[in-house]
Amino acid sequence: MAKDKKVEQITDMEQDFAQWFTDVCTKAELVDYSGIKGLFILRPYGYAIWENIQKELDRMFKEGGHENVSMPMLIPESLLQKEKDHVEGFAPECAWVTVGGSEELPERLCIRPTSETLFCDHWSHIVHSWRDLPMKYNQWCSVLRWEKTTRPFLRGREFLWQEGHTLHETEAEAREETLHQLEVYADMCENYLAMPVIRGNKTEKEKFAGAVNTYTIECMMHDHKALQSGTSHYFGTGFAEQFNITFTDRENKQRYPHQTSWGMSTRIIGGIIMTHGDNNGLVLPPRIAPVQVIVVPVAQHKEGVTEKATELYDALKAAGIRAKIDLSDNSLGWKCAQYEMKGVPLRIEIGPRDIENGVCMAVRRDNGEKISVELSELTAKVPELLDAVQQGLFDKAKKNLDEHIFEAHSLEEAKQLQEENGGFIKTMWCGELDCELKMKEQAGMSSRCIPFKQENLGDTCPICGKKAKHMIYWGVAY
RNA sequence: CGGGGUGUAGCGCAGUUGGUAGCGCGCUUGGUUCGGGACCAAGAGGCCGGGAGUUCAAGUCUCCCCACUCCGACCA
Repeated sequence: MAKDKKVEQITDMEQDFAQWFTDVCTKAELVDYSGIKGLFILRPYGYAIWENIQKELDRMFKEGGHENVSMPMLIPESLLQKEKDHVEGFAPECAWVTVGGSEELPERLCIRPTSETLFCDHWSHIVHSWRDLPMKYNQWCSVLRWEKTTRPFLRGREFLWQEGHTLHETEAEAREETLHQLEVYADMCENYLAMPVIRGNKTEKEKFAGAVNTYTIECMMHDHKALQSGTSHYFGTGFAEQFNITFTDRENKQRYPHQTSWGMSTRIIGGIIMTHGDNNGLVLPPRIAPVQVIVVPVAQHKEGVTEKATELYDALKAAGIRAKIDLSDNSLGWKCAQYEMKGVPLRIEIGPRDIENGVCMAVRRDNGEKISVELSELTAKVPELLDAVQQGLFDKAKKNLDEHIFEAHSLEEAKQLQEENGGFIKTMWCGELDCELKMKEQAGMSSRCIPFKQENLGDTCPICGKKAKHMIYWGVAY
């Protein structure tokens, strides 16, 4: 067995990235397959990651004045069809309920792929005055989309997410909300998940069905493919008009409110895996790790070791750290490998020699560094080390992102850069669909976003030669 | 949805010209170990993915489903 390869069950990512990903998902006990294609079981350890993300996001939403609600899971077909673009976008992947008990239903019911139509229908009942606005709702739920190819976290037919839906008096306020929520997602990714993002606008082709604008944060995975990690949409008054949501404004005029929606899903866990994971398994950012510190006694059969280890564990817990102790009779090697595979950010080892010297060993998951820590300083030192791991992960991911953004001035060059390096290729763009399709067809890349941070790389679109409107990022996406 | 691969114990796999199933790891119990995946012994565990056929007899042959997986297409 190679020195740096301690977990033999996991396929090396260099050998087969897709298999490596699946191995991590199952071996780290995040998911199991159910009997139905594309429906995955989130096991306790995987669900705990989601709960931690959920806890932070929920706090951020509430700080922004949003309230949680619960909408029905079924949408009557007639309701779904009210907004033309929306139904065209989602119809191909809807699953339908046609029978209730033993009775054929008079109208088939769609299992929600997203809940815009339900929120709109509800709001059409309760919104009357400008005093009722804004409506700032959020829902934690699962949705169903009949995808053809499925993978754990990255593309499931059912997945957990949150969907925020808001109504506003003015366009300016709705647009501000849209961008604010994008910023919430960016905050989550960068400061909690240690995943640097690129913020931008989706093209007409890539935007949400029924939206005026779709904003996105794009992350780069270890294999240099892109992952859309959160989206926020401005709808204008399109849905409101179709669903007849009106309010009386301050001048006593009937008006349509401006609407937004935004979502982040368990797909982000796939992003965490593919951003930070290595050949020993999962690596979790400390801020969302279900277990931040694992205490491992060394030679625990020896007098006093178990007691001392338990003492450390209790102290860490009392200090508010998510700690766990492993007193099982598995060997030290087994335990080390096990918690590395599960991505626990920090391991504390304590054995007879350590006790004698009044120290313990702290081992960082991100870089393997071993640090001797005075027992008296443990509860002060551990939070510092966790912060260091968090920062270390972000820096590494940022480096990967920065080093895989390339500039191209022709389609051929863009294609070549993608084939050789992967990553994001930035070019100028005329804004036409034809050029976007051509890039997809000839270079295999879709547009990722028109970044907020624009640069001038030239005056013409390298695909058609016409006048350029924006700088755009291209990439291969999950 | 098209093309390829795979489905036999929890996991990884054998299973010959068709004759009612085996190995390794893991699991259980007991003992010896213990500073990076320990060892010995005794056990438990199977509708061979599902269904239909051919046959005296099917894990093995034929057909149809289903699932997983890879490559495309599709995917707010």
